[in-house]
Amino acid sequence: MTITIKDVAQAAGVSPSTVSRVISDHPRISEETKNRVRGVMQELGYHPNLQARSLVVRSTETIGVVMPNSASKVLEDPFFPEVLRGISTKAREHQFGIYLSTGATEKEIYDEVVQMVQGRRVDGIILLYSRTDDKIMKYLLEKKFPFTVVGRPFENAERITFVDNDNTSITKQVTTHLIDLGHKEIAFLGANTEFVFTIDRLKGYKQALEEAQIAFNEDYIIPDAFLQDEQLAEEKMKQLLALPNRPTAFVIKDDFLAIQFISFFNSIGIRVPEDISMVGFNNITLCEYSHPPLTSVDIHIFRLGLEGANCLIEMLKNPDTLPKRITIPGQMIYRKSCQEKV
Amino acid sequence: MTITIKDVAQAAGVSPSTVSRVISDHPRISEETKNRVRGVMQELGYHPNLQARSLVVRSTETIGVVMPNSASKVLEDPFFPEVLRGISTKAREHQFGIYLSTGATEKEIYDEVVQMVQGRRVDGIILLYSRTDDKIMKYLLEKKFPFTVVGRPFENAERITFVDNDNTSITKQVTTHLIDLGHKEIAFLGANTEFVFTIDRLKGYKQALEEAQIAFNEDYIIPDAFLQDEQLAEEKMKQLLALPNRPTAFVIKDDFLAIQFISFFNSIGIRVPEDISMVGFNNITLCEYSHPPLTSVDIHIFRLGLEGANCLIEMLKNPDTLPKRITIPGQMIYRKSCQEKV
DNA sequence: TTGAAAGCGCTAACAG
DNA sequence: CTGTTAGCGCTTTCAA
Repeated sequence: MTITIKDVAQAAGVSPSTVSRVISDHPRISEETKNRVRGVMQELGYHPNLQARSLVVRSTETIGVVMPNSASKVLEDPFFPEVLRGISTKAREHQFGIYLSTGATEKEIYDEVVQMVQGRRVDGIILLYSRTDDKIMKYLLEKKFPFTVVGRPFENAERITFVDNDNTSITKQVTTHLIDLGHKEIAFLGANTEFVFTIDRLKGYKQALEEAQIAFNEDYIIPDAFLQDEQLAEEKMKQLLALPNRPTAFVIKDDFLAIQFISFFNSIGIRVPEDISMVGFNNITLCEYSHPPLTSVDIHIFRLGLEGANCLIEMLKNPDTLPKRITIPGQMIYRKSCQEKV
Repeated sequence: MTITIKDVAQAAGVSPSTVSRVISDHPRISEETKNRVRGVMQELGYHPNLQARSLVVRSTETIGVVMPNSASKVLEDPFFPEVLRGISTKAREHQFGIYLSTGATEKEIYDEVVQMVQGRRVDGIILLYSRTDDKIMKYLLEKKFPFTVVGRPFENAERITFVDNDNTSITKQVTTHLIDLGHKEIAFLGANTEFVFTIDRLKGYKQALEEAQIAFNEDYIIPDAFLQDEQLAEEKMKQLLALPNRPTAFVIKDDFLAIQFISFFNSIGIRVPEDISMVGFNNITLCEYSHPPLTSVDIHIFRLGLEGANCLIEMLKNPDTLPKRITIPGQMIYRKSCQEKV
């Protein structure tokens, strides 16, 4: 039925091994045989069975991409497609395929990763997130399976190759910018002790306050959990605004959320930036089109993915590659959502 | 090094085939042996090599997902992550993995699909788009390789299983809504004769005009090509607004674009909906937060993906499944971006 | 420069 | 209920 290397061999009057050598363009096969065999392959419509090949050469030429949670609304944030675009670009360049995790819960994802690894579905893995207590990372480390992470590993960073933004310093910069504009009551929306990037950002936020000798106020820190649901978020926001020293500036986890709040503020008669200054993260296209256009941090998501894939492929091609950290600089993009405190 | 079925067999004092049977929970193996073998597997940390398994059973339990163009900005539109979320959900339910295309050009994608198919990387394919002259679809059809498409195939629809919105009728409804509000000069932004969904929508648009006995005006149809670039888009828009009978209502390819235009209009002093009514497609979360909130069509992207995967898996499990069409109804979500023509 | 043979890790008749 | 045997389609020594 399906045509194999044997059929080609027979039709070309050579042995299967010769055909195999032609496929890999082995130097010690005469041009003549090569041409003949290639002709036959063409004629018969032969295409190698990569499965079988993988089994013997022990490599699949595919990389596994693990998302935090494929089933959640999280994916509405363009972070994911954009980072995937970066990964794709680099993978394609090296003829690697992409195998995607589908798990919804941490347990599911873990099981999937084990399948990818032990089932030899992939040669290496890219983790698209980093949490504080990550079993998957530990498993991969223990198995000595090649992987890179987009984000900063909470533990064992010296043994892991990862690509990350300078989340702490960029958030410090953002916060300082707000402080320089005269703001002292600065809220931080979307704190989450589970994900490392948030921890880093919160640290930068605190550093900026400290340097400016502004007291840290726990009330100004709004956990992510309160912001998932629209109702809850608006409720929480009202509480925040009802505070005696209500914040006049917001540092917000991502642009998506920021844009939602801008709209909410518009609807309840609070003006941005006159009453409240805001800055988001990710610099999505829509920042430019919000009302007012949103000041944001470009974290170069595409490059994050590109470099993540690049490092992994490097490791795959040369197993001796040492762990390293690549830092993609973030960049504030000034638009119209911040102004001096009046 | 890596532990195989043989090692387990030896350690458990049974034959490899018995171990294999235990893995697949074969009914004719005694509970006792099963338990013993399982114990050994646990102990040794055995995990089956799916690669080898695939080779003999001729199935990979993975589905290939083909995107129009992984490298383009297209992906900023949340369509892609959302449809993928639907696919993931169904795939996971049936323990299928996902293999993603990475190609940037049509040729690259074609080659990749051939690799997936002939290289036995996947059991079936989901096409996330449908274009008028699609070589990939033809190839798949010719190879009799299982696939489904999200969208309506331009040709051979009777031989293909696909899941689609009722793009024609929903766009007719949208347009009629605008007509009912008194609009006669209605523009259609984002026409593209390459993609079938746009063709269908344009058809619905025309039907509505015809029924209302409004003459079709070519000037009101703006091809997608003009809208990719921001500069170009705004240029084109100005031309459109400079027309003697300038349009008072817009039907817009997707919400993303619509939100951009709302912002543009705000910036040049055109009011939505007072001066211009707009309706978009996809009903992304941000519709609610645009200014004004955008009337849109919910095309149920998640379900599109879910059903696409469902049909494919069905075909995979039962090869005799006949081709069918599944229609996911679209739904207008009325917000504040349309009003009666004054 | 090429062929023969062994084997990657697993499954599936066919026996027993 | 379980073992033996023969492959799946390919690569890779080892010989020639």
